[in-house]
Amino acid sequence: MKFNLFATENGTKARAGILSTGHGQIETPIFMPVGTAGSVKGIHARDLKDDIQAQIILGNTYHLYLRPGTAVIEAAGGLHKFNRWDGPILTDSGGYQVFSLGDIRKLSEEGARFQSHIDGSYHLFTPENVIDIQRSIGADIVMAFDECTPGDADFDYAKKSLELTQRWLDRCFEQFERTQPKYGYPQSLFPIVQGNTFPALRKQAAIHVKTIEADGYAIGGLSVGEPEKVMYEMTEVVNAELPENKPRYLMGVGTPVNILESIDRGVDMFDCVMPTRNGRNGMLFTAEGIMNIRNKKWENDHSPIDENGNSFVDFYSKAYLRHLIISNEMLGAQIASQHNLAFYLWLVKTARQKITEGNFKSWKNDMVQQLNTRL
RNA sequence: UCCCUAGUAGCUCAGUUGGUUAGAGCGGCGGACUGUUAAUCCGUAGGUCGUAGGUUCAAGUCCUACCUGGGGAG
Repeated sequence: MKFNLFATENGTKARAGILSTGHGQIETPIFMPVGTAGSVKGIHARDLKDDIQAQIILGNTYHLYLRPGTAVIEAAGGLHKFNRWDGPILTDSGGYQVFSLGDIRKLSEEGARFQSHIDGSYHLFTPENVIDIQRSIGADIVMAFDECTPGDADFDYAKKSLELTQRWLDRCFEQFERTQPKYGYPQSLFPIVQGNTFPALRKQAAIHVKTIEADGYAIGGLSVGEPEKVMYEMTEVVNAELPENKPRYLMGVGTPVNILESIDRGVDMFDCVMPTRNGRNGMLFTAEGIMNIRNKKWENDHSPIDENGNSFVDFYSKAYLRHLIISNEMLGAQIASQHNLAFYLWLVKTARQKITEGNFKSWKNDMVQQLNTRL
């Protein structure tokens, strides 16, 4: 996997580049729509590509392993064949699920024992079998198995957890080296930097992941309850250590403002459920600000959802979308998700342009003001 | 005309042998959501308990009359 940086800008760490995968190129900075169970909820692959202009989407090891299971995905010929998305795919390892499953999992040196949220059955994830599962799913980028600690963890816990994540990373990489891709195109393994909210741990973690020659590096364990300011600080600490010539992926982030601020700090890749989940729940992101389409003020507003939007769904009216969302019509969730994703992709596309032109910083400062507006 | 039955929040209904400031679901209004256990979750505003009397320390609850809906008899 090749990563070519072609633009940086003075006064900011923002950079623009191109990442090449077995399923095509990805322009960075990029936002990656989340498709947990193999689908970006409510969105056709065709619309992802042609309308939203997504360049890479996510899948999830935990969810796909539980259902439909690796046997089905292998029989399909991998996830790309299964869900008919022929662009790049990244799979998360399930570390975050083990974290969010809370009381139905138990960690040990070996791995994470957990109960399925679907049927309560018991399973064990180890660094080794998580790599194996991701070989079967066939994502272009696969993630290391880590422990994601809560935002309020204390130093001792964060340190012990980080050390476990580091040992797991080494095991992931060994397993990755021992095995081969199954579908004729290469896969890349991204390590994940943990260390919670402690700069010393973050720095040490970043130095540790560099011992592994990877095609990209991820920052995990952020946007899990800590203040945004802390998230930015941790990003700065980690990016100061990570190699310049490899893509950096800030996992799970975030709001449009979070993304711009993190691009400013040298992050290249993002993913977040926010555009889809919040969209289903009636929140729309636009360049003019945030809108809760359920609010009564939109009841009789028959103007387009977003005058400047670039998805075909933006021609539907606010009043109609409000009606659909309030009526729990599935089309409402689809329109809101599609609008939000198109907006997120527009946002990072414009960021790339601005970086290339050398005026990202001033554009970002203006945008951040606008994006925080409640419409 | 008589008998039975029901009337409690915008809607559909709970409400114990009478016992604190009458509740729920849905709907309304508002909020949350960050590597998806989420078409989810949280908050909030709405009621002279059909009307008028009576019994009682105390009535949505018991008694009487009337009003309205439903059913039955003639």
